[in-house]
Amino acid sequence: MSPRRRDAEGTAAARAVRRAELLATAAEVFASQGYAATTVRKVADAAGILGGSLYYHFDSKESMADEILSTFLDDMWAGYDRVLAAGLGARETLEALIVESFRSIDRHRPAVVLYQNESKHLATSERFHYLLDSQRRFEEMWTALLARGASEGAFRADLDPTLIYRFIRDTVWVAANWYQRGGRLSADDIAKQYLAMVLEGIQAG
Amino acid sequence: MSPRRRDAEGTAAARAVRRAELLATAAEVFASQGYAATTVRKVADAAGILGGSLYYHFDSKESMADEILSTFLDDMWAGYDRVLAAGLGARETLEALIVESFRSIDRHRPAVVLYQNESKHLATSERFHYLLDSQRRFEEMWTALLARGASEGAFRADLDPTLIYRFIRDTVWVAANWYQRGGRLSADDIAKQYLAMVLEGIQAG
Amino acid sequence: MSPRRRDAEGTAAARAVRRAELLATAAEVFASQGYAATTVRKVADAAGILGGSLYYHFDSKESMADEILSTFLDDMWAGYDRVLAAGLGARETLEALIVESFRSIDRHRPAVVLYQNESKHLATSERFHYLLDSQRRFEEMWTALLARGASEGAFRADLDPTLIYRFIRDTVWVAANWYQRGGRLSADDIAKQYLAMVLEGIQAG
Amino acid sequence: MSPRRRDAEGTAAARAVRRAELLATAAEVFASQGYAATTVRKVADAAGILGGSLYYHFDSKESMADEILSTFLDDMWAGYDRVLAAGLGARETLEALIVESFRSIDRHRPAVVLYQNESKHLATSERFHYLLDSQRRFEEMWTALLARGASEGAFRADLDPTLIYRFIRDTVWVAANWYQRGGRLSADDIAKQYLAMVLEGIQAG
DNA sequence: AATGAATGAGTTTTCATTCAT
DNA sequence: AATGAATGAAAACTCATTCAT
Repeated sequence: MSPRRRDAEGTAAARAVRRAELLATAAEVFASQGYAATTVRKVADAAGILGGSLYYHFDSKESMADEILSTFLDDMWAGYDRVLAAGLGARETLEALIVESFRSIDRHRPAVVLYQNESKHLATSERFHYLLDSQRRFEEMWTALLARGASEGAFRADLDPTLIYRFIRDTVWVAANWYQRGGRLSADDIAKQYLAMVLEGIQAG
Repeated sequence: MSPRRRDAEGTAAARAVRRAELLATAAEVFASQGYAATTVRKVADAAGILGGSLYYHFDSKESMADEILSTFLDDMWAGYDRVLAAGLGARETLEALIVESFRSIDRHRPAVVLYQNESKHLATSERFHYLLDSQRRFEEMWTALLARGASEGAFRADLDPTLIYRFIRDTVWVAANWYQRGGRLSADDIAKQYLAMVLEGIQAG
Repeated sequence: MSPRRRDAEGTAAARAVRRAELLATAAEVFASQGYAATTVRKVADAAGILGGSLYYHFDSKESMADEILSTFLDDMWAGYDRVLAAGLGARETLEALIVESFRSIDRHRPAVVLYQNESKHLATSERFHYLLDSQRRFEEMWTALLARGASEGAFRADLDPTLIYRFIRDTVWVAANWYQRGGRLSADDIAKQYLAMVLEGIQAG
Repeated sequence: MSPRRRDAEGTAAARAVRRAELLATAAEVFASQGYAATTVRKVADAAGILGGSLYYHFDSKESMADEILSTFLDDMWAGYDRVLAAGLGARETLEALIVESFRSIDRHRPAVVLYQNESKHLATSERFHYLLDSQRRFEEMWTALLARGASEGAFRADLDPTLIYRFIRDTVWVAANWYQRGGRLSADDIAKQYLAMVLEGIQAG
């Protein structure tokens, strides 16, 4: 590797690192205060720079949200796709998807909160249409899985499938609002208990 | 009753009716767009009047949110209090509370959404401290009930109680985001199915 | 006419009057300082209101320029079209067009200056494409007229037609930079002298 | 000459060359987009460097405009002064000045455009007062010449002298907006035709 | 009850300029 | 000579709120 090559990579990498830092800060602030209620100045304050300086790195407040959300979704779907490609049974797939979801929350907590709270609102703009696409694909994935599980006899067939879908979806993702990395329970611990509740219920056996 | 008296009551009543209408509109808009992202003008547009005209009825945007939320919470707690006063067993109480919750969603859907999405943010202001009080009381009510149910042998004891609490809380209230009055399933239908999932799980027996 | 009808017309008219006032002020400031160098605040100051208040009447600084320019162009073309419809000879048409042009300058001086100085720049945006259309039509009108005049023997044929076109065009419109309504010479006086220069030259006979 | 000396001269010369290159680029961009609407970044982009890098060569955006304009004016006046020193008759002087003007446009097209469009605005700052001085001297030169020509019987006496002055001034300089070096007509060709129009008019003899 | 014009504080964004490297 | 990250002041624009009518 020539020194010139190394330099170029060095600065490109440094820039990417800085962007990632700033996005992490922005995501944190967006998640805790709400996207609309967060001023660019608050993000900058949290990053220790001035408001205008953010515009050296990003085009707009919106483009920060965009990058935060698309990065999260790409990573989430990569995880889901690995699970789906494994060719497991319905119940094992469900378990793996839920574990994967909690791991996504672990890695992208503020982005998940942002997604939960703002995607309906953001998706009205053309730029964020991929949020709707993701939602649609998500619903298809789950309804197909639940239908397969019901027909295979893995899941109860006496419940409304749409209701089950929403139940699982909400249950999992809302957890991003209170999950804390490094807390008492790890993401995998929580996944395990959620699975127990969802599969077996809370009623004493 | 003198005509003068009747008139006064008539206008006072008419005023109250108009306020309620406007609050219902405002709640709808706040719920669908988010409180911070909703301008007073959007609310007024939805009500068919001009922005400034809302100030004849309300002091401020905040006071609209205040009235929407406190009305909802008062009504919700009235329902809960009736249940708690009935002296039922743990499991029956849980069932009644969940039914009651879905009925609250049925009556106050936009207010519930507003509460879900904005209470953390709003509660930073003195005026909305009652939101925190309500939350605290809510958590106490549920943890007490779950503890009682576990000790009575009604609920499983192998799960983390905090987790169960959050699971139920989130599961129920997030439904306000998709619930539609007059839809395929009534609030009581949904409550019944949610109870089945929460108590028995989705796994085939 | 019902009172209701009169009211509605009254307020709509009042609004139109106010808009026109503000646009006249804005045009004056844009013309004297340049569009890009003019801040919205300067326009507002000149109108005796605050910066933000302009946004009650107009969407943006750009939309003010838009309305100023399109109003001017519509009026200018109405005048030209009347001339063209009269079916005069080439020389009489030229005279009438030049008189009409100076009258346009008289009625819309700041708009003409704005057009002269900023249209090249503004026309890069989709919204101002009509400026290019107008320019194109203007050029076609003049080159057709000059060609007709040359073939009819009214105008010299030994000069480059494009050059003559530009000569006349620039000569006329640049006058907006120094013309003053109510000054020593009226618009028609200036037109007469310009015509003398353009047609006969400044050389002593 | 010592090598050290040669180096110093070499770098000084190289620096001057680079400055000239950058000024030419800046003038081009200022002319095409307008001074106020041109960001330093756009100039830098056009030069293939970053915005901040321009400040190694120039103090400020203003000082670029300053250098562009004063270089042009110095050169223009050197040409005019040569003509005036030649002691020609009024008509020959007019011809020579117009030829000289088109040669100035040929050599400094973007600077001329900048001068035309921005000098009124720039001249409000102390630093650019020389623009006003130049204008004043320009007007004096021309009005004196036109008066001399009228009294000598070279130019018509029935036209308003101020009007003639403005007519010639505008006519010539506005051509910088469309003139292209290396186009169909050379600067001298254009000068010749302009002279024909100005002196003899466009009317068929 | 509601209008319509305005206020004024605050928000997002822009941009000339600086400076350590 | 130039880069790249920042500054800081000012710009365009937004919006809750006021108030005379």
